[in-house]
Amino acid sequence: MSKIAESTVRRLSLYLRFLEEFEEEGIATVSSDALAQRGGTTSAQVRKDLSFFGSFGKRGLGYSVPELSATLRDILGLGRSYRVAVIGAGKIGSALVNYGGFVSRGFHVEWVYDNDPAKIGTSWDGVEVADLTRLERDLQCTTPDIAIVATPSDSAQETADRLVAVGVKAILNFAPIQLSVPDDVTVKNVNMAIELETLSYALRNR
Amino acid sequence: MSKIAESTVRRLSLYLRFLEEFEEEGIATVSSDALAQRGGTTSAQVRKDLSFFGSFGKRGLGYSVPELSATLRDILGLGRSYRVAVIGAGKIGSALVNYGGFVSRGFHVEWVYDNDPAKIGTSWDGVEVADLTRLERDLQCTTPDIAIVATPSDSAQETADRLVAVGVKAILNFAPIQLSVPDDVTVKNVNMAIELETLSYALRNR
DNA sequence: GGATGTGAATGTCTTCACAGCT
DNA sequence: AGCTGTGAAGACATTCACATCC
Repeated sequence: MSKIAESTVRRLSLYLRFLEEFEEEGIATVSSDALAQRGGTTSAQVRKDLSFFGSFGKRGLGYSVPELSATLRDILGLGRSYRVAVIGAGKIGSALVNYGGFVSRGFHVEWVYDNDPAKIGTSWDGVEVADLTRLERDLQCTTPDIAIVATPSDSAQETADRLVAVGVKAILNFAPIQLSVPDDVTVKNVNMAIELETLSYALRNR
Repeated sequence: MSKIAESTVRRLSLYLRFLEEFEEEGIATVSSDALAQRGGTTSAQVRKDLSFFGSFGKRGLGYSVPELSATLRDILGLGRSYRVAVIGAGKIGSALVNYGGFVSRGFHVEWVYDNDPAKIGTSWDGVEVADLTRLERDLQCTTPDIAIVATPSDSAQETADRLVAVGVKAILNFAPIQLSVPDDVTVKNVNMAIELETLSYALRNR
């Protein structure tokens, strides 16, 4: 399978969200144009995005909503469940975990770490916060599928190193720094500062 | 000035962060190559990004750290202060406001709204939470520069409509839906569900 | 010597437009 | 007739490579 653009994958994720809404509303089929309008793109873009993975529509008709959403879930790897570790028991991680669709998409927080004694031992969204020093001991054997780095910037790289050392292959990084990791580890950055600054840029002449 | 790619603006925002770190460390000049390595890109990319706005370096030497960071702050519109309204007094907005560099970059939360009686009247990061029904009355005259939509998905579009009606021109949207707004209003989406799903996609064959 | 700034070449993504099914 | 699927064209972004200047 040839390499798929990140932008395509992001749009598939959007389409899936819309399809699930259509599903709730009991709509049976949908055209590329309907999906496009909902997602602020074009029908050609929708069809092209899907065409990288196969042909799922019926000409003259459109796409079956339940079929296409199942297909997208499959493509995006949402058919399984993921064991997630959160490093940093603060508001950012908490906001993420409480985000709609986190649990329903198969993401399960099984470990939460912090180095603040005031937080260790407390319950954080139903999981007990463990001392960060326990990380290696806990995760060496049962490695999480995904780790969420929600520590201050200073300790984010060190945290990433420790996660990589125990075998973590996917990191969602909330710290506003660029993590350096081996090639076989995937990092996604959520950098709210950048979003704000692109907004600021958009406003610069008003 | 010709249109600048969003990807370029995002990188400038990254470079600025690095420059500020170099500044703290007392480093006086920096090469495009040093910036590139720090940001996971190439020196040609750095130079090209900057060249859209002017020539700020000295051949054979590199860029003056304080000069270039001042220039980038200027380009990104960070020389002024922004009045921010947050709609939805939950964890997401709170995480954002507590994010490093929010206040120091000139973003000031002056209004916080929610429709939950339990939250109205309480203090949220130093600002009193107001009843959402007051939105029009408060913001009609003194319009915020930026509004942050951190409501549940169901009410996000309605919230956006009300913000647009009082004249808001920039929205940072945390709800996982696509807001529809007039062309002169800028919307940036922070959709954590998408980040998770691109991670899931990256993991699909393991 | 060393690093910038930039046209030209390359690569990637999006849009067009239409043949081909239903 | 209606809508998909897809090569080809076009637009856009990145990388190359080198003249230019400190």
